[in-house]
Amino acid sequence: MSELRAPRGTKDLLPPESQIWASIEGMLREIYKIYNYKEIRTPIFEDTALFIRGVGDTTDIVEKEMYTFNDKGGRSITLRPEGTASVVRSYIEHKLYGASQPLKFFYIGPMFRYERPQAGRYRQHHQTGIEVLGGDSPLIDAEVISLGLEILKNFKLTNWRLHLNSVGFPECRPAYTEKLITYLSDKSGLCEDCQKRYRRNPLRTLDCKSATCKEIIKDAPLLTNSLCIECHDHFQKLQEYLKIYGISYELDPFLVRGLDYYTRTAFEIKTKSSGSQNQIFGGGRYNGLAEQLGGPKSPGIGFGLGLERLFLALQEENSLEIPLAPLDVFVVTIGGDEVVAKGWEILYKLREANISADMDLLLRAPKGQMKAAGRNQAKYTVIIGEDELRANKLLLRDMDSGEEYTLDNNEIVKFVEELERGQEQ
RNA sequence: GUGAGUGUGGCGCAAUUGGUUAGCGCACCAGAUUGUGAUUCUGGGGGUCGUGGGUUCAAGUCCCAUCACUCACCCCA
Repeated sequence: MSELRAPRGTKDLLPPESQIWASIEGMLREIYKIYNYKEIRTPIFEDTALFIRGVGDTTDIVEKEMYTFNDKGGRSITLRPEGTASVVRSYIEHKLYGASQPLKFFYIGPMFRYERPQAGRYRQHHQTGIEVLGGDSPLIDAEVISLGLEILKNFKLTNWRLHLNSVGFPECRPAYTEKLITYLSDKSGLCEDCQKRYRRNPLRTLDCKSATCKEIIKDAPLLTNSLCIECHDHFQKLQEYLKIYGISYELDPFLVRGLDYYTRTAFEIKTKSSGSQNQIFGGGRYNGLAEQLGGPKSPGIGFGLGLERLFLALQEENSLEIPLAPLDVFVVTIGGDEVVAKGWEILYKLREANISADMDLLLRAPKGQMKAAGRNQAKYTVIIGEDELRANKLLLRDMDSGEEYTLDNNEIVKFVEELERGQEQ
């Protein structure tokens, strides 16, 4: 084995798997079109400062998971660990807040995090996501969530749960944080991590997985009870809108997301699949982010959906349809240079007529060419030998039935087209 | 960053308590079928057993290190 391999935590995408990915992306684009979301493509790397300021410097992503390096100009560059910060940066940079609001974007692309790989977790993974900027209406929150669920529905994924919470605003959250700190201050037995969180980012103690912390947190005051009237109202309306779409959800007062920019709505979708990385997508509202990045105050909300995890969940539910990529025609030549040249010419004509076609480029013996036709799942082979060449004829073989037809040279394109049409009906 | 497991031809596996030319299936190539595939039969190519060191008369098999993969913790998509 060569010592040169794909870097740890990355993966080559080979056929036929790559075809499945292409079809997944195609389906996503269709859904986005129906919901009137437009694609945004931002750079895969950004100034490191963007993520430190955007994602938050006490988050795990920034503290230990970023791919950061200096470029030759001495700039600190980071491969994007998530999608939102870049989109908001772009929104500010191009002064899109001046356009008709809200703006509805989607993206599909790779993200990078330096972590130990495991099932459903890679150093380069792929996300699709949406961001809606320039609006604070709970109707937007409802659309974002319903669009996410629409994706799962389209892929016929059924085994999941929506967790929903509101984490309030920088205006009403401090009051709650106070209460939480007071509550926790006389509790002992918090895990090591939570001791730190307690000081730096108390909310994060809420979703700690350690059993003892869970036990302590269970009776903690609830954030949802401390929301200001506006946040409370926003949260209620969102739930009403979700109900109209028949979306069922689970209120999860301990759901706080690991990124600092969230305000009000926060949500996660967890699949019930076996692996431990079962959070397939998550997101929330980030009304303070644009301002934090130096732009005007502009509300926004979005989600990120992990494509590798979607893929895993689909595999577990067995609802992955492998798109067949059969070839219409494979050209087989039996003879010398002249026959090969003729086959080469026929191949061109077929392709010009948008018929998918190939031939054996290794100039193998006829038997080898037929084998190659079989491997390529060719529906038909066009066989040309010395006899056909002399008579200006071709032999068309149906690879399923074994039937063969003798055709005039110039009949072939029309004949294949008719056969194709016949099959579709 | 922490812990556990695994590492043999392209893929999936095997090799008795360390014992002599490391096997099998699939795949690949060729022939049977000198103008034709997916079946069948026959034959063939391909492995310094992840890498480096050590123990031993002898190591795929034991020990150490290292790398990679897998799974889990942490966290996230």
